Amino acid sequence: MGAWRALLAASTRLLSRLDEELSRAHDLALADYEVLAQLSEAPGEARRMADLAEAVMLSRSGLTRRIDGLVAAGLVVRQSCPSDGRGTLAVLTSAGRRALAQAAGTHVRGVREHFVDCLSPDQLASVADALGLVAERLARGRPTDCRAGRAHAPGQPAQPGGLEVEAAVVLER
Amino acid sequence: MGAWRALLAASTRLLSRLDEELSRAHDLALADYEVLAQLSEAPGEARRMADLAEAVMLSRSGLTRRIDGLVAAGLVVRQSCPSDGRGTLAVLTSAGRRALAQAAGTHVRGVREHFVDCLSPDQLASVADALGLVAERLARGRPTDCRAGRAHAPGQPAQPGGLEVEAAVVLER
DNA sequence: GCCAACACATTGCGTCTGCAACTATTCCGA
DNA sequence: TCGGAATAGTTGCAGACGCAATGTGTTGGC
Repeated sequence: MGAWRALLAASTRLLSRLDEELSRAHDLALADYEVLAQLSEAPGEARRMADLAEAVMLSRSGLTRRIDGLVAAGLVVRQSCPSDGRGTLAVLTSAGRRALAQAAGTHVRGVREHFVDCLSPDQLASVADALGLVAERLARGRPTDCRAGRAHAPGQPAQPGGLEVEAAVVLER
Repeated sequence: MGAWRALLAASTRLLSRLDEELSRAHDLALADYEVLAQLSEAPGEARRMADLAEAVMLSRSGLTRRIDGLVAAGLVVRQSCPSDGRGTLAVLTSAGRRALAQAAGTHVRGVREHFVDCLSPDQLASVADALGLVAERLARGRPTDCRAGRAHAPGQPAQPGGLEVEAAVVLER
């Protein structure tokens, strides 16, 4: 349970810090950066909207609006998909490539400073392995309708540690 | 850099999954749960707004509105702070305690299922250590005005791996 | 070939969040 | 003791996001 709290705290704070640094230095949101980075790694620097949404972990509507912004900024263009008339491709422009190249320095430096440099190489590898596993399992596991929610016996009135840790103890095998 | 992506993916997916399960089973947002859990662990089941905001990683205005919701739901009451007329205490009600007790089962089970059970005890401990360190460093490090952003030399036109990884290589010592 | 089921992307709407501005209260130096 | 600076919490406003509904295009059974 402590590990979960550490994960929550580290990711939340890291996210807001990196976003702040990137926004301040290059007027580019971290989410925009992620989109540009995904495009730059794709063959032809182009990806289908749905693929891209999955890759950057946004809903389709969320990606639509984010691409709107990048198109307005001239960093991306939309292009209808040749092989499927329903599809739309998001394609990196040369301005987008330049913007990413500039921002990448700040971003990579931030990740190194606030994350990588705090850890030993062993720790880093272990974290990458472990969280990669967790992420993959969650990506596969489809939204089960999992509507559980059994209540548990009353227990002590309150106070001795908080109800969450109490519940954790109860569930402890 | 892979570790950072794994962290991002794992935290994002874990967050949305746990929130969905909790909302579905108990009609309670994960953020609300975090607030209730913090209160239940506090002496007197009460905390100052600013403290609580820091603990649950929300802005003060964000917490104000979230407490508004919890007060409307009868799970929390506001109480003016006896020792400081400016302050406000958020205090758990008995209904809040009950709601937390019910939700805790679902939440703890979800954390175990989607996170803890994917990992060996060693991995879990290592992740907790490492991310605890990262989170603590970020919590201390005040918002440095860190307005860096040096551009780097052009390099190859594009394509060979994406611009982000290219930048990572450039910064590699 | 044709129509129904399906898939892709977008838009309307509601919710959540943070920043900046504001009010109320406390603290501290003259 | 008094007045300005700092702090606590709330509110106006704008931006980001997801869900559900919509329009458009595709595919498979007949």
